[in-house]
Amino acid sequence: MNIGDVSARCGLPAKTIRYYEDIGFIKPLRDSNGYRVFRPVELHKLAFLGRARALGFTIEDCRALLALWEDKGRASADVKRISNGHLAMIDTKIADLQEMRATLSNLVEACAGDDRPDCPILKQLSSN
Amino acid sequence: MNIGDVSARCGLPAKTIRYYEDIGFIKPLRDSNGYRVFRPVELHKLAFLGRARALGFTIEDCRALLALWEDKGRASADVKRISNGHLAMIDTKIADLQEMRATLSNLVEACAGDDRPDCPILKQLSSN
DNA sequence: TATGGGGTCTCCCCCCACTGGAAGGTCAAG
DNA sequence: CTTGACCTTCCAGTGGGGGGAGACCCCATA
Repeated sequence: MNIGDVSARCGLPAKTIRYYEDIGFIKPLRDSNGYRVFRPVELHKLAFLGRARALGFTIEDCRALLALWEDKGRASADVKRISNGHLAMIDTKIADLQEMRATLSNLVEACAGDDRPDCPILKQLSSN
Repeated sequence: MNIGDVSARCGLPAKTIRYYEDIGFIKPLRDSNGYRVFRPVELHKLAFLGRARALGFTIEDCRALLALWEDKGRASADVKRISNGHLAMIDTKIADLQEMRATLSNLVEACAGDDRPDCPILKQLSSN
């Protein structure tokens, strides 16, 4: 299978697939013309990576998850630990965004949004 | 005022202040020794930028907000439009993160997290 | 006067996770 | 034989700075 087929099947851009090879996630064979040749194992790994990335796992998390996935004697505790760590990161980000949202939302509601220059948003941003 | 004093007062690292000069947010004077000399106007701008960045506005949003802040004849509608746009971005990000969180949370709860290799998280990530 | 410590300068590379584009080789259809 | 789609490598850029090198500069103390 060539990179275009793999891209269509796993939903990752060809650029990303080449990048994943660069950083050691996959090691596709090469045809005599230099083209990458993907076997089912690479396709599965790429699909795995696509799903893990869609859940927001970092590349380094993905590296660890991929290693656990390939290790048939893994402990599920290790997977759960990584996932809980990521869940905590997500919660932190959500909390930060919600705080921003609350502040900004109040300011927006207080702003007339008309032709006049008076603006509580700018006033708050320039408050000493 | 030197960059260290400004940094302490507005809470931005010196590196960030130099970067903000680079991208044209401020134009501090220079002393005969080459040191940047900050006047109150630059201090105010930097504080403004610090607060806007803390609310998650992008650098380009900040550029527009700063221009409106300096324009005494601005319409508050312009400020509100930018802020509403940013609010929409925040809402999108929150929604994305909450969706990730929901999926991942379900998986984590289903995972025993013990010594055994069986793991619903990996199973889901490798599902066809 | 020497010296030591801290502040500041510019410059360049690094981070994450790709993405875009240039320049060129390859393959299959018409 | 040509055309166009596909593939290759390599270089540069994104956003928003951070780290650190090497060189000045300023002030206080001995």
